[in-house]
Amino acid sequence: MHKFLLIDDHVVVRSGIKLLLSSIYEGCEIHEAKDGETATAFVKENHYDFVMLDVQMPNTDSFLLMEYFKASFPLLKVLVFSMNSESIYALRFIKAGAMGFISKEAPLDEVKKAINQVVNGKKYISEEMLFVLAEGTSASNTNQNPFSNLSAREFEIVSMLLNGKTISVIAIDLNLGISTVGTHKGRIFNKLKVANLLELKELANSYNLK
Amino acid sequence: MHKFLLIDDHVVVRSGIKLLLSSIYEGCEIHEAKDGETATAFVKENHYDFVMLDVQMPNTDSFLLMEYFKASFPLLKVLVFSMNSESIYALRFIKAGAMGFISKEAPLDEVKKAINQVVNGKKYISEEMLFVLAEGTSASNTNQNPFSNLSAREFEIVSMLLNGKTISVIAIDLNLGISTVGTHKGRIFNKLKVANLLELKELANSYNLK
DNA sequence: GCGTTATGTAGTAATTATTCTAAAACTAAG
DNA sequence: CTTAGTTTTAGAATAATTACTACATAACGC
Repeated sequence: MHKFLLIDDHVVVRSGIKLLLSSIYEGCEIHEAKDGETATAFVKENHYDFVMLDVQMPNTDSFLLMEYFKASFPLLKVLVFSMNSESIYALRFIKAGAMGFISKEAPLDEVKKAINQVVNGKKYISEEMLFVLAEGTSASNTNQNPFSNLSAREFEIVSMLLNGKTISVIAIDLNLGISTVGTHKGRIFNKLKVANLLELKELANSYNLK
Repeated sequence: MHKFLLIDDHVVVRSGIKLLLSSIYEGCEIHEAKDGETATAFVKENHYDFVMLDVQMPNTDSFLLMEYFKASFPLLKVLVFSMNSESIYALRFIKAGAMGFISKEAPLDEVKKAINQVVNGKKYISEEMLFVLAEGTSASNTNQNPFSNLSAREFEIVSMLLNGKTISVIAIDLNLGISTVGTHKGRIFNKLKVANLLELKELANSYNLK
């Protein structure tokens, strides 16, 4: 009989997944954890077919939890479940050893597919995800951290942008023309595939960049 | 027989609530809408015991939807459902005519209680909510949260800014002049004493605001 | 080495954002 | 019902940013 663990702080989300799992695996046993602490306690005491892990939980660093799972229970299969389809996170989790990454916005079929794959020991990566991965790993660029593809100047400017400086201020600070800084900024946004400052900030945060 | 409408973009959340509703009201009819457009179409064609509305949805301004409901279907009962327990939203939705406001983090009992109340035509407001309300109306504004000093419009615009929308996009979305939105933005920054978007985002994060 | 691609630099034009001012519209108090 | 304050709305002027182009170097692959 199958045995699963759901880690999510929202009751309704857990109920929803529970319903879904029950419909696929009749009579399966499902445990629920509302935070990392509860989750680790469960994992120590049980053997699960797989664990479904929500990215965003208060009082819990889900990435740390992921790393802990991999370190302590290398065979444990983890399917990561995210509120925001943001693929920024996905890459990190996959690299940290997750078996799959799926967005809560994904259609039901896709969620089912992901669950099936993971239960059968296969990795699951969505179409979009594959696309992003392909772009990221293509050619010489095997770089984990997108920020390391930036040139020195670009990196310098990124830090200043993250500190809230505007391009005109940066231009003065660095003794450059405004349009020069603008060009750099544009190229940075292209390289990092972000559309605005907030996305840049988020990306930076997810890589622990100040 | 009872008839409900769920408005939420996440399949699993809808499934969860559906499960919950079915368990309370056996044989009830439940419709699902993944965005505001679908929702309005449903509401025009059906009479619901109540509508469950998620606060955060892409491509949908749930507050606007709430106001539309109140304007076009004043008798429609709406229970607002939020990912973040932040009560800032709650107040606004209640004022806009929602029958209740509940967090997705709330224990199952509470969710059930809220649903029951609303189905029976009573308002539902949680304990914490009451507390906040009391503070908000008491004497001189002893308000803890700087965001609650914002006007309705300002708040609306803050949310959009936090979602990475630019002034001109917001202007189009809300059918306003660019300078109007600019004025609002300036006043928001003044009220919240922030100098740029990143600071705004940080402040918002520190108050657990989306 | 030689072609190709990445980097650092800007000018100019077009687009966007901000500020200042101020008029309606609305709200609450008296 | 009037008045004072607040909120919502923009026009016009100004300022800042972005997009496009361009060119000189530097680095890289073969």
